[in-house]
Amino acid sequence: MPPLPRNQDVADALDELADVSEILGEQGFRVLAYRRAATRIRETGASVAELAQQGTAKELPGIGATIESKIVEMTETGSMSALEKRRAEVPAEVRQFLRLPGLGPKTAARIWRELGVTTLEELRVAAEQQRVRSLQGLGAKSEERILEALAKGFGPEPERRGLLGVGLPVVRQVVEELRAHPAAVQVSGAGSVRRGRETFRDLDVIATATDPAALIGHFVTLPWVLDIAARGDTKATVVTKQGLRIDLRVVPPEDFGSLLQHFTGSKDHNVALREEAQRRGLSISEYGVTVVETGEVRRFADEGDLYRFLGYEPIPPELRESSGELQAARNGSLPTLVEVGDLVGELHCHSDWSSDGKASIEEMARTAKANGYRFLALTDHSHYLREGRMEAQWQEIDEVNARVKPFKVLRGVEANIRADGAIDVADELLAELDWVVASLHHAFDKSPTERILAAIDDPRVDCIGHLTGRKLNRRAGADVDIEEVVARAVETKTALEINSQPDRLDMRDVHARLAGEAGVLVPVTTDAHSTGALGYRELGIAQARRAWLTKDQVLNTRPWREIAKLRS
DNA sequence: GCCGTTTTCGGCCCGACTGTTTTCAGTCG
Repeated sequence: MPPLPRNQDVADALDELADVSEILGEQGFRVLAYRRAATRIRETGASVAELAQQGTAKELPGIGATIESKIVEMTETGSMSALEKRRAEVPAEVRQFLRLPGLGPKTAARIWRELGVTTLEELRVAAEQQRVRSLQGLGAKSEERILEALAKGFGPEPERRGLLGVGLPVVRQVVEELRAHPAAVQVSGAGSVRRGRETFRDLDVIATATDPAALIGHFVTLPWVLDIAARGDTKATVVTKQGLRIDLRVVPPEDFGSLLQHFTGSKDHNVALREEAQRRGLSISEYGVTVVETGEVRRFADEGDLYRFLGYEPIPPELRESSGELQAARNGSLPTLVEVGDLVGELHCHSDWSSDGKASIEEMARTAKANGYRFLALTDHSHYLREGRMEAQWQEIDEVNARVKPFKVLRGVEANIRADGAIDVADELLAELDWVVASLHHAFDKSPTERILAAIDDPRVDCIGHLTGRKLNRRAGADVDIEEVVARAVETKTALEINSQPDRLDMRDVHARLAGEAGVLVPVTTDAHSTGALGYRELGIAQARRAWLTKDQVLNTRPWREIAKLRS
């Protein structure tokens, strides 16, 4: 039996099946169903292959008996015959045509079938020889666009997305600048950044104004604007000197709620919302809700009013991913999500005792205290604390504690999980520590699940740090069996953190949700190596909210004496 | 292919933009 396919593998197969089916001109709604199933699978924390084998994958919305059987087939044989069959019909590179901007499945199919073009190189030659324009509906502009895209080259790399930690401050700054303008009435960030998603493609800002043209004029002349990509009466797009795209939409005050809802997304959330409304004879767009029968249009200045009108509790942006939030909002069973202000302590951070640390223990402690925290577990890397240095650090911690009372610095460590699963700190030292984080730092491909389970089983380990070791845009995480790890963590009362580093945010949202539902207490930590990095907690909190976590499910919302009691 | 407080059959979000066209299909978000 082949190894169990990961959710990513299953989703990729379904997406490819959708692509080739579409090029072959199969029924659009079936293609849509494949894509929806792929998205659902990517956003599922549990192993869909396992669910399919148990016959319960079809309980996931968008997955029925047919797709479940395809997943079972892939689990048992390593491939899907429906996909293999179509792969044999569509030349491999024709699928790549879809990645060219403005080129969809219909056009790709015609280029292949009517021109006999089967590779990107042949497509380039055909466009140069002006043969593409011989197709009905395509002209010189189309050829130009194709050549331009091909010349730019698009490698196998998926597009890089910006990090939330980069986008969030930019959106805040833009919103602040626009609010300060006399023409502005209401201004808000929208889009995936408002949903707290870990990465973004572009940044969205919406506004109402007494003089929209004046506000847009101000927007496009902000000092960090490099280029104006589009500029009209109600919207503009600029590119910043950092290379970020920012969209601004300006609407009348009475439509602010509808527009904010529309541009916050997600797309899937909006589609699901509109489908439910449609069944009740309502049509939703960014301009309001139309009662289809009468043609009457309801407009909403307030986003919450829009949700309430449709029969839902207002849904926090972080939950708008079409993963159960509509049903919960209808039943009135939305969770009360954890907030930044609920955090009272730090459980993973570093000082200059680690060579990559920038601040002293006292500086870290004083900054945490100024942020409203009451304790901080100092968890410097174990390999900088060898040969008596750990004992020396404890002495400094004692001295700092005397000066920062009643704030408390705790003796901690971030231990390394060795390739054999052992923790690289001596037993007699571990016994003296208040808080032990264990993390993978190398050999990510060497039995990561087994090593993490070994660390969890070690009674002196309190928390697993950055579970998969992923670095956004740089490396995928280790292939960790999340469900097994979560189950063992529940058994042993071991914590699994959400690491707030902008390029980690590890555990990811759906895994943290799985952990929370299973009963794991999840600390939101910063892994700060400087005083400023303690501010990353807002990123981790966004991730925790996306994982549906409440204050009770986040460990470091509790005072240290309670946490100390829980570790045993 | 999925799904159901109108439906187990007959639907499937909505609007803007683009390039190509004289009314629209395809693509995108």
